Amino acid sequence: MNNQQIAKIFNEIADLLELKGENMFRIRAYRRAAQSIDGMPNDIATLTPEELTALPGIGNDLAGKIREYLNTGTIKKYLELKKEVPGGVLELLKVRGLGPKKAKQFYDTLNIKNVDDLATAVQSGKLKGLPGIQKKTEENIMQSISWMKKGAERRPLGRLLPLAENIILQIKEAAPVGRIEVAGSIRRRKETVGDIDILATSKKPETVMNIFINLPHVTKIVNHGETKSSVITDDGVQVDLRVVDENSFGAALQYFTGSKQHNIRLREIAVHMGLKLNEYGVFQEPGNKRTGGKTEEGIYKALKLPYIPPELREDAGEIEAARENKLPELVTIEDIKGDLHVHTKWSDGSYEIHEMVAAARTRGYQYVAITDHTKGLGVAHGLDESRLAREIKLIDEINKTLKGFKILKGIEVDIKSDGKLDLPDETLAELDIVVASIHSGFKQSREQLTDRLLSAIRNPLVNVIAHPTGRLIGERDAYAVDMEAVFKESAKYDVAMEINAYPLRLDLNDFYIKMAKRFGVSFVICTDAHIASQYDYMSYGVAMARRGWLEKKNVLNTLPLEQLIKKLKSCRAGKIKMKQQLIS
DNA sequence: GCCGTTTTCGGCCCGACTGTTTTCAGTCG
Repeated sequence: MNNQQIAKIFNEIADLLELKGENMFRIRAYRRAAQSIDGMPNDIATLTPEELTALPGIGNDLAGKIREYLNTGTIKKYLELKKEVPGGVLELLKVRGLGPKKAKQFYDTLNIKNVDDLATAVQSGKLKGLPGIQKKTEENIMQSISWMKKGAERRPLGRLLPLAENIILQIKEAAPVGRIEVAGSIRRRKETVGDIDILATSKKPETVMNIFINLPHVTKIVNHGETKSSVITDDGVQVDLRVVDENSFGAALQYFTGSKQHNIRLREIAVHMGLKLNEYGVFQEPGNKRTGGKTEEGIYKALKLPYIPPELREDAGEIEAARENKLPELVTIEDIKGDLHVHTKWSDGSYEIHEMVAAARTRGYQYVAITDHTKGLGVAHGLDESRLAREIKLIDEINKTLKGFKILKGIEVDIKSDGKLDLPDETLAELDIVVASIHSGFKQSREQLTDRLLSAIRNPLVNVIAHPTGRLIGERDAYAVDMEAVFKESAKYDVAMEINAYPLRLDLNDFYIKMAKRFGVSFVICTDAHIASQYDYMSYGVAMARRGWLEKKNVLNTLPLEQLIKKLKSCRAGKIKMKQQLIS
């Protein structure tokens, strides 16, 4: 898709313009356009010229540059800028504490072209004597370079959310705080997180700050002010704590949750209404009379907007939707009636069926689908026809003993490298639900991988495609697949796409969820649990669904048992009918 | 470079903290 490439170029143009010291509003225009394009669920190449300039932040000039890219594969202005500034200089902007002004200064006066040059320059004392540079700045630069080399990359939400909750607990126990909550991208439930933002109320902010910077596991204090401090933990995660007055908590939570772009839009709206919005509240100009700030809802109300849930706050159309009262009613964890992708000891899970069932019942579920692997996955001790028959028999027996709960007989059938399924249709027909997925041949061509998924989707017995893109956050990229083709076919054949809630997968992610939703695809949210406690990953899957603007009606496992079974059956019947029509 | 229920020109979000400065620029979120 072209969107990401164009967004990347626009962001780089913005960086280059910053280094040149150009007008900051022009720079912001490029960044805003980049974000607008990056968040779009459909290919920008499909838009008409009118639709293009209707996008927020895209005017005639940038629309022209987009068309130029689509026609020629590049943008002349971008190439010219790149000629003026060596590539490594952009890298300097990634050093924390180093912005465009200093980077430009170093390049202009010392010909520093990359991070290695910079380190050498500091070590050989070349920075001394430059205006505004003293010992402390040199130390900070060296420190930042070493953090950078260690790789302070974004980490999975599933790692940092528990860490954030733990830190909050520690602060609560030791410091005089009232309310305390996680904010930032964790509260927006982004799939990866850069740092941890925490907001608290207190009458003694200095005391709270002192306790915070002295918590165990703090290895470096980045900032230490009266109401705001930042530290780095021993595993390299930055944690920011901000303390505000009780009356400003809502405004501060809104501000601190972001996204930055969402907040900028809100402040623009405020300005147009003759108001001022900051982290302390909404103020009426002139006179600076406070008209809100205690609650987040109050902030949005003051701007004449309905409350916008944190997961939507990306300036990706939510503000426009809010103004037209068209915000989706997002699916919640309480809507989930069961898990449809669960493993047991019969393949690579660690628990017996009855144990997984008991754990599902404590979560208030009405059903769970046992979906062990098939024989193709030798490492997972996958099931062949005879072992599957025995598992089915056992499930039937257990089901007879259950009241108000049902185990669905399922399978996670392997889509083999030639696109065939790992078990014959007559075996799959014995099951209530068939989940199909790819576990091998990731390096095949885009055409081959796409064809494999398409042929699985067309199989009359397949209900769900699990972890459709195969990505593992920080470990493995999504495999090369034409996802548009996959979604179109899924919508046509009524096959659900899984939102796999396993923290390293979160696959589909929010971007693909929005795209699939546009094609009319239905979804299931499943944990892929291999042990009972992993049922709790469901909240991450629901978070992705919410970020993808999904409502209850888009998600099949929000249906009560009877309706779900009916739906699974009608999906198969529909496909069989389609196949017969094709033959005749 | 974008944009308009004040505007087709003249605006464009707001504040904390740091390091260098005697009052502020740079950076960050």
